[in-house]
Amino acid sequence: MPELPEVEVVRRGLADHVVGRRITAVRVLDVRSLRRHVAGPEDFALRLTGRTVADARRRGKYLWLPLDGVDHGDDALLAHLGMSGQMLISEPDAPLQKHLKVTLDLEDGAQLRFVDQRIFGGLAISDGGADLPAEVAHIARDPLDPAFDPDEFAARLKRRETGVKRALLDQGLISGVGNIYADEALWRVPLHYARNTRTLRRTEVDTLLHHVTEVMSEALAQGGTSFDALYVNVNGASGYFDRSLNAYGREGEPCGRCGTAMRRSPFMNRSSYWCPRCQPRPRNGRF
DNA sequence: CAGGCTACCTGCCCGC
DNA sequence: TGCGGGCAGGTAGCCT
Repeated sequence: MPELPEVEVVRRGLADHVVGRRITAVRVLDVRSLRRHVAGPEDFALRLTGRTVADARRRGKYLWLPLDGVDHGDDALLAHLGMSGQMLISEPDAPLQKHLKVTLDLEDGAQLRFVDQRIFGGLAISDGGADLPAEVAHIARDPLDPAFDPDEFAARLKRRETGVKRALLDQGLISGVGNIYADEALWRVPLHYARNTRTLRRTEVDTLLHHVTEVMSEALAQGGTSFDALYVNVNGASGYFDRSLNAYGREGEPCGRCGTAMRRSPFMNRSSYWCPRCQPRPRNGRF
C-alpha cells in the first residue's frame, strides 16, 4: 500500500507526536508482526520499555526511530508498513482496531499503535541501527533524499538490461517508488513500462527522474494516496492524491492527454496501467 | 546479474 | 448464501 509519500506522511506524524517521548509500556498482540525481530516478543518489549524516541527517519519505504537510553547502544525501532501497515496515535482507552498488532504507551499518555491487516509489514529492533539500520543498508537513496545522486542513478540504470518499470521498482537502484508512482511517472514522461533501460538516452533518464520526483512530491503535499481506510496518517486521516492519478487504476478510462482508453497489463504478478497511444509498446526494445 | 515464481496474510469483489 | 478465483499500495528468498 504505502509508497514513499505515504510513508513520509507517517514519518512526519511520528516526528510530531512520538519523538522526544519515553516508551512506558509495550504490548504485542500478534507475534507475526515481529517476524523480523528474531529474539522474540519478550525481548522486543523489554528493550523498548523505558527508552526515549530520539528521531524519526526514513529511507525509501523503511522507517526507523533511533532510541535514547542508558546502558544501550545506538539502536532503533525499525518499521516497514508492507501493504497495509498503519502507525496510529490513539488514546489508550480507544477501541481496539481489528488488526491491531502492537501498542507502545508513551509517557504523555498517548499510545502509538501498529495496525496491519495483511501482516506484510512489521517491527523490529535494529542493533546499532540509529544512523542506518543494517536491514536498510541494501536500499538505495530515494529521490527526495538531498544526497540522491542522479549521475550515479543514470550510470547504474544504463548498465541494466531490463524494463524501465522493473528498474524503478528495484529498491536497490532507487527507493520509495512503488506500483502507483511508477505508473504515474511513466505516464508523465511518457514512456512504456517495458522500455529497455539500455536504450534510454540520458535526457530521457533525466526526464523520468524529474517526473518520479515531481509526482511523489505532489502526492506528499496532498497527504499521499488513499483508496480506502487502509492508508491513513497517524491521526487516521486520508490523503487525497488519488484524485490526481492519471494512470493507476484507470483501465478503460480516457487518457488525460489524448483521450485514448487506458489499458491494464499483467506485470510482475500485479498490474501496469498505460496509454497505448502516448506510451506505445516498444519495438526492437526501443519504441 | 536478470527474472520468474513462491511465500508471507486478510479482505473484498465478482461470477456461478 | 456460499464458494472459488482474482485482485490489492511490498519484500525476500530460492531457483534457473
